[in-house]
Amino acid sequence: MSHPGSVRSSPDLAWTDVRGQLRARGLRWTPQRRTLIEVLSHTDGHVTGAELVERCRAVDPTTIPSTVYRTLDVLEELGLLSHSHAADGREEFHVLPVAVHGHLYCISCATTWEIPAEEAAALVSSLERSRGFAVDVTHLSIAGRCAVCTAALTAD
Amino acid sequence: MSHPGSVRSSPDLAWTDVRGQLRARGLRWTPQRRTLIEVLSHTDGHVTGAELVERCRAVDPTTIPSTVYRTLDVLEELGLLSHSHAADGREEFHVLPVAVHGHLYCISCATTWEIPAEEAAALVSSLERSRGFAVDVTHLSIAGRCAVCTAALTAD
DNA sequence: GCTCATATCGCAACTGGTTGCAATTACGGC
DNA sequence: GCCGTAATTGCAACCAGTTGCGATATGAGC
Repeated sequence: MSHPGSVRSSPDLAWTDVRGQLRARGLRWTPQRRTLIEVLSHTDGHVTGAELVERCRAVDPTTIPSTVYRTLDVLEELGLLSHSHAADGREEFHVLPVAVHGHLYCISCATTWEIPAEEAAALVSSLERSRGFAVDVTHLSIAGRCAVCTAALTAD
Repeated sequence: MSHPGSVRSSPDLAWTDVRGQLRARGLRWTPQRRTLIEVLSHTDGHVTGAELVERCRAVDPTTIPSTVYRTLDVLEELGLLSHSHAADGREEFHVLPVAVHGHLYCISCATTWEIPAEEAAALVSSLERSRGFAVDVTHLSIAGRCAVCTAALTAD
């Protein structure tokens, strides 16, 4: 977030050689993928799938949703982004590399917070210990009621 | 699971007075709701919304999806069931009263497990302490890789 | 048992996302 | 620079679920 505006002017970090990463796996560099990368490189934080489709359409009006979603799958496989589901089950994409994190959703005021990996460590390690289950923290979404809403509830 | 078949013959527990609970809130008892209660009372564990719609249609072919989903919302408000989202974001309903629990999904083999509330306690209490956030355990879904799949991965 | 307010229903359109398939096109080899 | 093949696209149909609204019907009051 170095610029105040919502769009940054220069492509970022990993986005510089997506083409190479694709080619290395025998995958292809297409105008449609270029459009999505363009959009993603100017995106901070979280976006829903639908939002990405819309932003792609702003760049190229001929954008087709299924192509965007399929490309998102590919990019996720390459490790360039990850997705989780908001409290209502809708997809939410996270552009990487950012610190690995999960999410907290307040069912009352709909605010969301990020949970840094170390804050989820208690959960992660206890499931690891008891079940050998390796939690995917980036996909972790926790719903509940935030402190403010809980207070408001008991105050009434 | 007292019977080998998938359908139990007698209505269960809380389902005996749904009508009363509805009426107490000024809500109504309709044939469509009767159908859904009928289906739910013969259901153990987890079901997706689509599955419930289909089962209702088996009882009454005129069943309309939106009616089912709206009734599910009502029943959830009454505390008779809860829902969470599977790893793919689809709805999953849990018939109550059962022990409060969350879910674990293996992204590799798609197996799911229940997490009893006490196993999530570490997470719940740490978020409670650090943020005053009251976790909704029934809505909790955790994705990751199970012990078996993790082992298989490292074995190769 | 009739009436009336309003909860609920049925329907149709829509949202977000997925899938199968035929047509297109990127790109490695020549 | 052309060729062939396999990845990718566009399209259209579909799945799961939601929403707005006019029509219907529950059930409380009389």
